[in-house]
Amino acid sequence: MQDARDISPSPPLYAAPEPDEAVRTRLLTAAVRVFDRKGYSAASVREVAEMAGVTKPAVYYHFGSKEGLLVAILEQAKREVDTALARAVARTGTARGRLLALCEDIYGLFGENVPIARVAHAVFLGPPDGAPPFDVTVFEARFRQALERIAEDGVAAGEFRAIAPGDLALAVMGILEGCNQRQLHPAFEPIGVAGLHRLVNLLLDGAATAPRM
Amino acid sequence: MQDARDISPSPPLYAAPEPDEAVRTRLLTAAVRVFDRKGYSAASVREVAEMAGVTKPAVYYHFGSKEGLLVAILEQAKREVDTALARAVARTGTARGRLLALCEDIYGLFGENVPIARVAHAVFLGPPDGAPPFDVTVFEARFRQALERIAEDGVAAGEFRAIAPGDLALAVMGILEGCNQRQLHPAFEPIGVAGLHRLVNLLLDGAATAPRM
DNA sequence: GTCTATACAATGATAGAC
DNA sequence: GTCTATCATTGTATAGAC
Repeated sequence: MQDARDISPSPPLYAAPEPDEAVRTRLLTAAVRVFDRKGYSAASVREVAEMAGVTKPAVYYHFGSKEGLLVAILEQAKREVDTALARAVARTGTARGRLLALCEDIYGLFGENVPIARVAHAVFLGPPDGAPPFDVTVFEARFRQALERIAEDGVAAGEFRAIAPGDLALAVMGILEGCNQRQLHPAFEPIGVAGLHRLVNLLLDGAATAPRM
Repeated sequence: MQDARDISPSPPLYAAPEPDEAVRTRLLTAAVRVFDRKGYSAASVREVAEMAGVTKPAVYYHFGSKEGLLVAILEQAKREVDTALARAVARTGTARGRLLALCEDIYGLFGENVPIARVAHAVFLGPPDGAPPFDVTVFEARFRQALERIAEDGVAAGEFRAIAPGDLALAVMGILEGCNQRQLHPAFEPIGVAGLHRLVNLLLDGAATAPRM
């Protein structure tokens, strides 16, 4: 914060003077709200502009097109997920603890950014034709890698049975995705962090009394 | 088939003469294809009509509106899920076997109706504003009820530990949902029935070597 | 950088002939 | 029941003033 003084002794001449971020930011938050409520293709640029307090041409000046607005939202979401994953992978402790912490991080990230998460979700599961030039599978791939890594560590340490790490990763992802859908969809009541913990622990400890039947 | 002779001695007078189902059916399958590819709101009635080999007014004659087309699709899907669930609940055997069979049924139903499943999915997770007058939560509610029932039976029979049946139901739903998303999304390769079995068994048997740490 | 004004295509839906 | 023709509306995007 106190680092935000206006310095940098020799700013490169080719660097354009900081454009006014106020309008850009207002447009982005407005776009998230409208895309979330109406859906991307049903949303209109006019409504986004009005909610941001500007007019339509401002949108095209800053983002080029309606699609550019969506891509900007997704890139911002990708940055946040990336930092959360990087922090989670570097964690130490038992495999169970790291698994729980990672799930909790992602769950919390979704919970704190419900509208953005819903928009990203809709694009991810949305129709292939209207899909923006943005690889939505990066979220899944990186999250799965992080989980597999932890699962491998757990197996190597003898904390987990000799299971396939990929299977455990998929199962955890399914459980977390279910919890996330329940905090994203207004018709459900959220499971909460405590519930998420119970479900992941259930997966780790098993439900059956005998290993097989 | 051979029962399709034109009889019924005293047809009620108020029953309208069977309308030609051919156009209705063609319109429905065309609508599923277009809604799936473009998304509901981006799809146009004209494209649906052209693909069905009729013109726009035919759509409005048979379904009243674009939304009526979507509702008809969802109602058809609901009927199929209902019959699959009814058949699954009536099954006998071990709780593990019934759980696996139910998951396999739903997974197979999704796999055999990928376009319809994608459309229903998109509506379910879609924007609240454009939502059709159709309660999409019935799918989730009935499926969860069926799972909880089996979980309770398993606990009562001593086959499962004294876990909360609701927790097991949620965990199974998450895992199945993950598998379904992987067979619905074109960017993934399907897990397959064998993979689904592995994941559910992993949940039942647990991943950890020691019950807690 | 942000506005007013507008071009231009496409949409959902309907009227009325047959 | 299905068509042709059409309406009113809304959409994205742009040109040019300031």
